[in-house]
Amino acid sequence: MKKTVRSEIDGIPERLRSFGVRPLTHRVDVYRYLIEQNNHPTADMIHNDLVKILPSLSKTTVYNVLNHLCEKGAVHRVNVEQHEARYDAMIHDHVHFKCRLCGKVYDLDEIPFPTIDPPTDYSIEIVQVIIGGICPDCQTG
Amino acid sequence: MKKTVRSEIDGIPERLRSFGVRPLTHRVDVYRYLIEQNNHPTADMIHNDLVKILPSLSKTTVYNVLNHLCEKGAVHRVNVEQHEARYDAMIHDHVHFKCRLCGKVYDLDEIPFPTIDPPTDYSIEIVQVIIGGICPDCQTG
DNA sequence: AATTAACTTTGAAATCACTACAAAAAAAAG
DNA sequence: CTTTTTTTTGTAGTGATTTCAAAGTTAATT
Repeated sequence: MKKTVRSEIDGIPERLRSFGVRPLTHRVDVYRYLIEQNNHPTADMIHNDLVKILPSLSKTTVYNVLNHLCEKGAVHRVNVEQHEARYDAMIHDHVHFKCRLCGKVYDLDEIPFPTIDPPTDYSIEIVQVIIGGICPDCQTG
Repeated sequence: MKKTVRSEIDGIPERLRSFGVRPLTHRVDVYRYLIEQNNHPTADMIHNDLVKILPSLSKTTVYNVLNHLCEKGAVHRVNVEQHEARYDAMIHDHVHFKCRLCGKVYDLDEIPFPTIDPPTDYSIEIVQVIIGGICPDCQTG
């Protein structure tokens, strides 16, 4: 009986290949983590969690993989704050909400993404919409 | 004849007071710089320019002043990139455009700011809209 | 004006995210 | 299976921002 590893059944390698990314093990691990957690983690959070399962994983590799995934367009970097980059595997246009109290970043998939029409002599590549405020969990009263 | 200093005629101290900011000299200097340049500078750019006129100005003071102005709402921090914070004294809602080639940040005052309606259990404090792309000056052809 | 209290400024040192680099390891090509 | 290319790793470096404590200013009170 043939041994089946997880990456063969969850389709992650194929998704990476569709972005022109060779599905090496650490790339698959980081990408799967981003998709499953859907948490907009920092590079540090990713490393902290994955190193428990992959003790040899270095932080440099996490940065390398994230930079590669961003270059290939498989992952987006979200600039919700000035010090730390956060990463998002949901690459369709959607509004981000950052809670000032708990710090969590939400995908607001349920509301429409605004249409922005800059003057024609500007050419758009990406549009980021980030709301800052208080999330439902942190409301008082 | 009474000596008149610049800050008495340009109304900067009053504008600062209206935000609950005591108009100390360095605060006035940094705030006036932001308003006059309207350039979305980094803390480093501000210090570099102002230290020519105010040789004793330390970089720490620039950071202190910027943090204070942001806390009081007189100035907004714009997160156009993950490494450096940029500062903007134009605090009305407007779209920002960051050119990938020359790095300049433009205020797109001429286009409408989108209306974003998050689910009612989220409370909005600020909305940032940042477009990435190529500016008119950097277009080829 | 003199005294005291509160706030600011300063510069050096520390912090923290991220990058550069070069050697070791792994994967792909021949 | 050998060679070439690509990845991984750890260490050391970089650069923006913060911390800290001493010195300097400003404001509040006699």
